[in-house]
Amino acid sequence: MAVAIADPVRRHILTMLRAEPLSAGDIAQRFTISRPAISRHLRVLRDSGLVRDDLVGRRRIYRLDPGPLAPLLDWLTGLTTVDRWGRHLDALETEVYRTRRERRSRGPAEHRREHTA
Amino acid sequence: MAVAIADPVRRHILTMLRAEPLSAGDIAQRFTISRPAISRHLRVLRDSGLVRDDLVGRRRIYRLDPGPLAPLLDWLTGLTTVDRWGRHLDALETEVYRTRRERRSRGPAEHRREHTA
DNA sequence: CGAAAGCGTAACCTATAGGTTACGGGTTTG
DNA sequence: CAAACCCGTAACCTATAGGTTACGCTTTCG
Repeated sequence: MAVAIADPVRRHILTMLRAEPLSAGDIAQRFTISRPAISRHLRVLRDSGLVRDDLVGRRRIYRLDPGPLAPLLDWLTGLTTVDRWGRHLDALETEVYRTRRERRSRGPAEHRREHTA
Repeated sequence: MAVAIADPVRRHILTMLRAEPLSAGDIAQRFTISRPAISRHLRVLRDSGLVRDDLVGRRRIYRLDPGPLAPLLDWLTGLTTVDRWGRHLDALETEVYRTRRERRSRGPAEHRREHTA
């Protein structure tokens, strides 16, 4: 998912589709890169579910589907949300002044959460 | 910016740093890939401004800085926001039934390259 | 019905992202 | 003060992302 957004061309396509549905050709016309390149960008967007397509005659109309963005958006807001209980500062001190031996004694771990005091 | 989030390892690092600041070594310990690999991921995060570092003795403590995420978050919410004026459906019809000649008469656009973020 | 439009796919090329090992420079420790 | 730590960087290798041209299929038009 996130990789689909990583490319500037794809981000631009999504922005365009937010305003109105567009055919593959219409989209390609607005870029300088070749049409097959756009076609493959559209495929990435299709595979990631960010875009749906309807075949109308010999044209293929693309429209935006922002649904799959929800998890990413949640994660981002989670990151942006400030931690109000001051765990950050406490953790900073413990982290800074902890010695190597102390750290080693706990061994490598998955997501350990013990600094929540 | 968006490219910094595209990698799962970096996303995981950011998630870890949301809970508490961590030294480079601590971070590396939680992954199976080599420490230099983590070091370069941290560099990408540093260069994108998502992470700040304080040198404490021979250790380098990393902490999260979600500030640079704001533009991306805005863009994403913009995409997710529903267009209430029904422009979508109207646009769909015009798009579907418009002929090639009509489209051509508008000429190619110079939209390109605004999302270089 | 043959020609042209619209669009996806295949084959190919190049840049780069991400991994590894080897190394060096500042800092702490015994 | 020498040895061990912590951590970044350099050099190198490989997979893949993203671009191009060539091609084929389906649909429309004269």
